[in-house]
Amino acid sequence: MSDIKVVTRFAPSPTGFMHVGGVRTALYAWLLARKNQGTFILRIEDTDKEREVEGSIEHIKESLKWLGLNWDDFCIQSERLDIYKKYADRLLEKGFAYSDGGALRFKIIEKKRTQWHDLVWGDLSAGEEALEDFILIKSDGYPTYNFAHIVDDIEMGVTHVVRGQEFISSTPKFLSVYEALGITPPFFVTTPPILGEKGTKKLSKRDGAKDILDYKKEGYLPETMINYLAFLGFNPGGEREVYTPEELIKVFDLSKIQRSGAKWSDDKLNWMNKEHMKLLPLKEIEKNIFEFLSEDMRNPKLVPIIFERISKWGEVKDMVERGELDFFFNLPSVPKEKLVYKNSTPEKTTSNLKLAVQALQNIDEDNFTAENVKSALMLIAETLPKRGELLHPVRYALSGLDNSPDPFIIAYILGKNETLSRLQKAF
RNA sequence: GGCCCUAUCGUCUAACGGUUAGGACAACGGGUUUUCAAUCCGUUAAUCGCAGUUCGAUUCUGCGUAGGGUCACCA
Repeated sequence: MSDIKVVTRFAPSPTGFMHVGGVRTALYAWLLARKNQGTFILRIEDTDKEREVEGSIEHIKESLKWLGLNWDDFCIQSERLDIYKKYADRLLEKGFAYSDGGALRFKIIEKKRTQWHDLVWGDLSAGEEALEDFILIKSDGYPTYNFAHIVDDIEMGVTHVVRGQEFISSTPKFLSVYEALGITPPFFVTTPPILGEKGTKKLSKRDGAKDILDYKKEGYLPETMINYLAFLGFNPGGEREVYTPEELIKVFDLSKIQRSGAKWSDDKLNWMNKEHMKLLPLKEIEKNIFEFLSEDMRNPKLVPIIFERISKWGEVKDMVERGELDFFFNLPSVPKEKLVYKNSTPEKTTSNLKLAVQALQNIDEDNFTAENVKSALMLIAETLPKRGELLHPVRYALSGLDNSPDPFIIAYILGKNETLSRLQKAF
């Protein structure tokens, strides 16, 4: 493998959006090409004009671009009909094809058992019943997949055919075409299926498989999708699981691709996304979070408390919708009884709040950081039977929420004036 | 149904015939804490079944079972 130039391709038909199964096939082909400094081709297989969906090609390109799966060459099968014709004529001349009701059919000369090797599945074989005369060129003039992909792979010098396991059964047919043409077939790299989260069925569009670009909309990182998808059916060994695309290229190894189907797990995907989010520089994190916030909410001070509560950018929107950030922008309503910590009393609560105000007044506006607020408040809190007798009312007075970030960071975000104002309103 | 293929914790997986069968996600419990989040520590949990080969099988073989793929003028 080291002495040949590796050429791989991703060959989708433009029948709609790309889902994760297609993406992973593309990913493995891309990884293989990049690992070997080879070529990765994007080829649109649009020979079924009935099933074609307008806009699919752009959609596929956009998906691959988002994921960073850059291609070196691009072609569309419907623009290459003369080439298929040329190959068809050759088969016709040699007696390997015949006309049949306006179509051109491949003629199986010898029905025999077929054996071949797959780089993932090892040695495979199929009985002679797998071979039957099949259509090369349809009566509408377009070639079938069975024929067109072989011609293209030959013409483009594809060395490794990476595709899903649904093609294993027809491989004997493909091999007989190669044989008729007198051409050595490429290496076959067959990928395992991805199964739906609930059932055991192969993940399909009908089965609820999502458009890969939906994951973009929800705020997943492309490197997460690459990492997760690569590991759904592949594992380089070792215990590490978080890899950047570049690192993945280094450790990718065909022989370590799984053969059995793997179930999709949103839980693991979310965990992995958070891991990749943590790898990002703060600036980048801020930018992504702000995209889901209205302009008036884009306060950099808010970024840390939001970041630790999300596992994908889209959850920023959820936080906003649940009103979890409201108190930073609007005065919360604070029922007096909610201020009281556990077994404490309203009287103690009020006096503690007054102590807090006194302590915070002594901090300069310029030094009103979460750390300074914390040390000032802790000084008082430590003198009480329970720290909560001070910290809870302060937190509640500032947020008006049962669950919120800690009082120190809230005070810092609100600033000295607003903090003091809210505390004073509470007693 | 015929043909082809697959089979390790609930899930993703590791273990060139010899390991207390490892890791991660999830779940559960605990530490830290004023609540949530984050974080740290820990616990449960698997070799589909039956034979065979072998001193020894997760690993090799056969059968069964379960699951997947495919049997188009779709890809």
